[in-house]
Formats: sequence, structure tokens, C-alpha cells
Amino acid sequence: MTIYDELKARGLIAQVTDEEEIKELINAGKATFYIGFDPTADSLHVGHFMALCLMKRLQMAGNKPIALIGGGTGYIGDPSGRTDMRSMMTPETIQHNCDCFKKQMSRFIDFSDGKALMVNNADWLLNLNYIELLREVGSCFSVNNMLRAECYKQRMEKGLSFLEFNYMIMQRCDFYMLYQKYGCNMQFGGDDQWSNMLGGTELIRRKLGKNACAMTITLLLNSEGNKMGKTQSGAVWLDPNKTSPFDFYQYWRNVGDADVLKCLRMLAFLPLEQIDEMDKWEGSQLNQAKEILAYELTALVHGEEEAKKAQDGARALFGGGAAAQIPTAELTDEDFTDDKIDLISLLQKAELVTSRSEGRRAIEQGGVSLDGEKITDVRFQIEKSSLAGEGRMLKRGKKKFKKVCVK
RNA sequence: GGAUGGAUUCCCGAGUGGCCAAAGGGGACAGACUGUAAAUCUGCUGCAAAUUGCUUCGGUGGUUCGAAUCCACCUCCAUCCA
Repeated sequence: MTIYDELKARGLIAQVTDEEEIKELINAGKATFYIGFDPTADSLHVGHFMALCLMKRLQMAGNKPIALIGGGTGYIGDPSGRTDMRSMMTPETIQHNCDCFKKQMSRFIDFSDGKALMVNNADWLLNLNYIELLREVGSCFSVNNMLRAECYKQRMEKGLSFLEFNYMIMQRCDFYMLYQKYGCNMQFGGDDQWSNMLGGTELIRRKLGKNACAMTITLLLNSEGNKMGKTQSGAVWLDPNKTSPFDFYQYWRNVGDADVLKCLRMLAFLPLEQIDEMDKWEGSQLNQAKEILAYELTALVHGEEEAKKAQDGARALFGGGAAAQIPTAELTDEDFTDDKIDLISLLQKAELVTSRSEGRRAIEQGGVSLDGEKITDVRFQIEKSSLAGEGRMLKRGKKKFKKVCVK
């Protein structure tokens, strides 16, 4: 199976400019393609993960990836699909985020021997001269057209600042630059970037009379149509300090039935035949597929060892048995008064609740248990001595656990 | 620059002098049912030393016994006019 067919079979391809041309290019390993990453946070998240996987697949097929870090576009902020303006980031934050991105990307993509490149658009964008830019690039675009772009639709109602409006122009310049500098002939990106990307190919055609391609990656949506990789506490991060491998594992272990196969196809590096086999599974058997999904992805992001740990921990917790690999909260002597600690404080120390009110609520509703024993007394006290050694299992709700012990 | 409308809790959105920690919906969280799924039902959703107290309705001042609500100024946003 050719790489293009595989990508298609996995449902990764959303829109393409010229299917035949792209097919030929990437199947022959002749594409030099780029994907842009805007440094809006200090860690990549699941959304980026898809893009990284795609880069990896294409790299394995002999194509050359360019990871473009938006150190320059970060100064502007992408208005696509947003209803409000992004808060402006300071240059320091942008730089910090860029550095973090670099580190994480190196885990996925092989940058050795020029097999892949990492560039920062700050290198050319920050030095642009306004008038020059206007004459050079501004003359190529129709404002009427830009305003019609899908990605600005939402913002046309709520307002769009001139600053953000220019994001599109900057992104177009990126492609134009990369084409000239590195012979980059293709751009990939999220489906929400389609109009921005088309603009890039257009600029290259107008300025250089050359053809460049663009292809978008299907957005990873769950069966309800929401973007995946978001939880109530924010994104699912790739940085283990922001989302622990255990939580990362659990996120995938808990996807809905309707979404498992899609996730496997799009994200896991398992052969398609194997995934098709799982497609026949039904009902509770899908739990196995979820385990595979969770394990595979955790292994990709955090390594086999961490994945194994997370899996063991999860199995122990939900299947009964020894729970050796559960995240632990350690208490110090200062946390105790008269060698005792109340349950609410304990929940708080274990970071299972964010406020005492929340803890109180959880207890009153019967959502808290210690070593499997439900506790409904808000004033319940725990002896320090009972937390010594192995510690005890504190549980809040069905899926939140922490082992608590004394240091 | 002018005219008009607007800013309410995680989000949408009601409230236009006290009965307001603020309707309703969404989301989140917890319980029941389950398969660590979905759907459904129930509870819950500012904070705390918790029959009470404290902070919150864009910001700052003011009127009043009492302000999310009235007044003044300011900030931001939208629409129309330039």
C-alpha cells in the first residue's frame, strides 16, 4: 500500500489541492513539506500529536519534513475558529514556548543528517519592512476574498482586529519563504487552516509562477463533534509534568465506544489489517481495543516503560489487585495536627479537589472512599500512623485515585 | 469624531433598588445503572472556621438605611454615520 493510500485509509486526509500531484510527490518521497506550530503554550498537546504522527509517517516514506515554529506568528495570534481575541504574549513567553516545543518534537521526528528541519518564522517575519511587505505581498491579495475565508467567519460577528487579520498574510509569507529557501513544495495543517494554506499556494503561484500543494489533516473529533484532546482542566499535554503518563493513558482508555477505532486508525502506528480486525469487536470487547489504543499512544509519547506502568496501574485499580503504580501523594509532618488530618485536607493535599468546598461536596455525595471504604462524614479524621508504610488508597469519584502516605 | 446598543458566575443567558450567591440552559463534578463506554435518572456547581460569615455582576467614585440594578467618569466591544 502506498503511503498516500494508507493516509487516506486511516482517515487522516481532509482536503487536498491536487490529489494526483500530491499522491505522486509523497509516494515517491519527493515532498518537502512543512507544518506550522504556534507557540501558544509551553507544551505540545494532542492536537499537535496528530500532526507529528503524520510527519513521522511521511518521513518514514522518504519525504522531508520541516517543522515550522511560529515564533513570529506568535506575536500576532491565529484568529481561526476563535470567537475572541487571543491575549498577546510577551516575547519572553514566546521564546520559552518555542524552546519547549523544540525539545518535545525531537522525540518524534528524526532531525539528524538533515532528514528533517526545524525553523522558526521569527527569523524572517520579525525583520519585515512594512511598506516593502505591502508592495511585495499585499498587492497579491484581495481583501474581499480574505474576508470570505471560513476561518474568519466567526470573527466577523464578534470583531476581528487588524492585528489578527494579518495572521493570514504572515502564514502565506511562511510558505513563500520556505519554498524559496528550502524548496518546500507542500504544506500540511489542521483542517481549520485550509484557507490560510490555500493563500500560501496562491502567493507562490503569483510571485513565482510555481505550483505548490496543500493538504489538511482531519480534525480529531469525537462522536459528538467536539475536538478531542480537551478535558475540563484543559488540554491533554504531551509534557509529562503537565499531564502525567497515567492521566494520558486514562484519557485514551476512556474514549467513547464510537471513537476508539477512529483514534486507532488516525493515531496508532499499528498496521491497518490489525485495526480492521478490531473493527469487528463489539460491546465490552471494545475495552480491549481501548487498552491497546491507550497503551500504544502512551508508549509513543512517553516510552514503553511509562506505558507499561500506566497500564499496570490502571488494571490494578479497575480490575482489583495490587496497585503499585498509582500516583502517590506524600504528606509531611506539618500536614498533621496532633498526628491527625481531616479528610477534606487530605483530599486537598492529594490534589483530588481544588477547594475545601469541593471536597466537602464530594464527601457529602458519597464520592470519597479510603481503601475502598466509603466515607460520608465530613469531619472524618485520619490517624497519621495509618498512613505509614505503603500508605492508603484515597479515591474521589470513580476514576480519580491517589495513594497517600507519610514521608 | 458623532449616534445607538452592550459587558452578569466555567460558557450561553435572565435579572433594571431589598425576598440575590443571583432564574433557565449547556458543560463540569458526584450518585444509581453499566463495560473505566454511551444513553438515562438523581444530586450538585463562588469561598470559608459552614443553620453562620466573607467576596463576586467590566473599572473607579457617588446617591441610598440598602446597589448587579440609580448617577458620574473611565475602559473594552458591536452596529450605523464620517
